[in-house]
Amino acid sequence: MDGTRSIRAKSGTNLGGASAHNRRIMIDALRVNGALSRADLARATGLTPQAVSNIIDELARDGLVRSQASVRKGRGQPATPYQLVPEGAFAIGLQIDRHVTRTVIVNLVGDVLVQMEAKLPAGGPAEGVVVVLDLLARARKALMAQIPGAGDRLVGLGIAMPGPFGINTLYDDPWMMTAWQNFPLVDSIAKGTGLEVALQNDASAAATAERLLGAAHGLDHVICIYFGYGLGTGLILNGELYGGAHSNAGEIGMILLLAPGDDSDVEPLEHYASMASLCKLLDLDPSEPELFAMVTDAVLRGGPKLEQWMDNVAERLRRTVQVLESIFDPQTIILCGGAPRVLIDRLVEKIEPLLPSIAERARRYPERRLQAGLADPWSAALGAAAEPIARAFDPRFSAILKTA
Amino acid sequence: MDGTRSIRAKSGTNLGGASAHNRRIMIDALRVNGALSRADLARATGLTPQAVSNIIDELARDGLVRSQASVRKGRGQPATPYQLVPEGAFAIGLQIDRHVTRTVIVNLVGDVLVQMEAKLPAGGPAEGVVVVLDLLARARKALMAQIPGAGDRLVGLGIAMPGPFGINTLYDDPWMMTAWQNFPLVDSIAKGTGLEVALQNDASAAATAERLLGAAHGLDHVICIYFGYGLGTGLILNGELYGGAHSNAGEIGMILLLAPGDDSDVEPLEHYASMASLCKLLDLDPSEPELFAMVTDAVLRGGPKLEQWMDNVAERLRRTVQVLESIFDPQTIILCGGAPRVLIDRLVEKIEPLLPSIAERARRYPERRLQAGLADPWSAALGAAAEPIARAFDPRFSAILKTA
DNA sequence: TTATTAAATCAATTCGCTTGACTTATTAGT
DNA sequence: ACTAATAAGTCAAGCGAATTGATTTAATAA
Repeated sequence: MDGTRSIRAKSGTNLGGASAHNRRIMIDALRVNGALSRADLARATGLTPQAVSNIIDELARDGLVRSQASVRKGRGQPATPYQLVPEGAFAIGLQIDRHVTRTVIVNLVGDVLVQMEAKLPAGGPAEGVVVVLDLLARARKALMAQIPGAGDRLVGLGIAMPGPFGINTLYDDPWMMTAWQNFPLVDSIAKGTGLEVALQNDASAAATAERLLGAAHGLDHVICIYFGYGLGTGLILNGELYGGAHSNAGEIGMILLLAPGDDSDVEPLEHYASMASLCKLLDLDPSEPELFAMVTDAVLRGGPKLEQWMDNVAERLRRTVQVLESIFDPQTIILCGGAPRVLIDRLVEKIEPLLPSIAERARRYPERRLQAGLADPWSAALGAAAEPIARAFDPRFSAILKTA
Repeated sequence: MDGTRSIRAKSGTNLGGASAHNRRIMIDALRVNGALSRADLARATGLTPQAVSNIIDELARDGLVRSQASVRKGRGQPATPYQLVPEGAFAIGLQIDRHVTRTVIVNLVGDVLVQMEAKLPAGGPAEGVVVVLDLLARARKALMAQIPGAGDRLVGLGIAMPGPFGINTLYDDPWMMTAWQNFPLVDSIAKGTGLEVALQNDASAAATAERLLGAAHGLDHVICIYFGYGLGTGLILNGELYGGAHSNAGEIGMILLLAPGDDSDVEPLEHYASMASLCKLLDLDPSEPELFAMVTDAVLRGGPKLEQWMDNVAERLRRTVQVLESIFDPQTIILCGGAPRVLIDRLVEKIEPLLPSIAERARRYPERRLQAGLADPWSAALGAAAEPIARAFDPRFSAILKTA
């Protein structure tokens, strides 16, 4: 686990680390607050105006920020606000789902520029990776056609895939993508694209998306429950995604959470609360291309069988929310997913009223303890694309430390 | 919540921040690895030997590290290892429990130098704070008598108290210390002692203690379940204590976790799993000074009533452990507490075998998923004392940032 | 005895933030 | 209309902590 002599120590830092951090907090401040003058940034970050001026000059030279028209706001010289340049950076997101792969390309502010999908062959990753690389090549070509210089500003590629990683399958579970999880995907894609590649589970990706441009924007303590084919959570703690000791944090799909009336042979939570479970109930083929439309129809149509399923899921999620609130004391919890909008909204409705917890306080910000987040088949891919942006530009402890 | 114009931004940093961080990682490295030469430190931290040399010189000047006899280990100039100076710093810990207050004074390496307790008057905090200040004064005097210069090296005072803080009582619960929780305790103690004072819940304090000198030493992802009068967890994530958005993270005592056979009117977890529950069962007065001895006796004596209680508690904790593992993916989980050693050990025994979870992996470090930690009435006070040491000397993100 | 290896230091340099004085542009007050 | 006040932003010198590269010291291997 450690180096030659197994001395454990944390990394030191230097001028460069401090500088890198300061660049990141500038970008973060502009992302969260929209547009700010140099003086605003100096006050907000605690740096001197001179330091801010230098950093902003450099960011402007790098094409990451640009000035707006100056605004008079009272006495004194008018301020020149700066904003992020959307075309300052681009990133690719790739989602590997059970039956389909999706890719998305976003810019620095999270606008989606390209969106493409392909069916995954049944032959597993060895065949699948060819399809994936072809899809990625086509997506890049589409980006180039739209924005000629964008190729030089690609900061990385994020992959989202169901977790957990590096673990022997716990339950003999046809829903797990063991073959993909054991395939050297990151290396293959890195070699095939020449980009920096990182892998995370789909729930973490969704949380990254919520933070970049969803309901978690600007919040530092948020739990995102990702209701997709499986069930997981993305943990944003202290403004950073938390992965745990082995990048498997948040796998609540596997918890054995009893509901009233359950016996001890209860199945893991995601066998109840997931799109997989719903597909089983509705006797739908999960690889069906029109799945979302069909599920949406089913939810709108309703019916006792579906209502009962939703009640059961809501009951379990209500308890899950109470557990998560008690454990994390977050600012808010977001229910998002690779699931149709109507389903997520109905579930949020049904989960309320929430159980009492420490999250019940007089003045809350945000006001709601539980809210609906992004809900469409593309949200994990979007989050995957948000990850390289966050890695390159978001303030984080690891970015301050010296690089190897 | 924010400043005048509600611009939200993170703090910047500068040379001073980098330097402060580097000092901290040196101390951390020496704490975790025992004694290291400058060359070792340079390799381990990624800093240049020259930088390490300067920092170590400064730490030595400040009386925080000292050199040992040089050691020959093969070719080349022999290395001079450096170690922490135990008398380099001192900190006071204060625990406010339901019926008693305890104080502990530790040095930089966590040795306990002073240990005193006093009964809390029934009159509540207004009267109690007088008792507390008197206790603290006596403890300080005892420290001075032992180590004359220690007064100048007191880095702070930590208070541990049952949480949660800043919340309207959820359950009408005689075990909650609402009066103390609403009392301006930090200010009173700060004014009364002239020290930097910080407050945390007892579970967090216990986790801090485990990290400084217990089973979590040198680990960065650990969950400590604190089995005391109530039940809580201290979360060590990325090497730092995580407090959540409002310092109430880890309050698992309040979760509504069903066990097989429970109906929906289950009570919060700590109504089953806590010393309070055990006292009720054994019909013991929790303010009894000999409580620990009596409980120890009872556990050793055994009996069907107690066994049944322990089985029930173990069943619930087994599920709790599985939830915590799934959510946090920690390196290990520690069951510690303000409870007798035998009880904690018996519970760990009974909780095993653990439920399947993502923590089940081929090569684990540490090997055990669940282990017993510090277990005695002083562990929260000890943790409270460890907090100022950690705050002053442990590497953490916030220590890098510019100070207001 | 000499070459090699490793620890540790010396002296000069570098780089990004800070300091304090200054310029510019606007509004408030008389 | 003029002046004072206020705020944004820049200039240039200074500073501090890590880096760089050469050097010294002390051990073992050949």
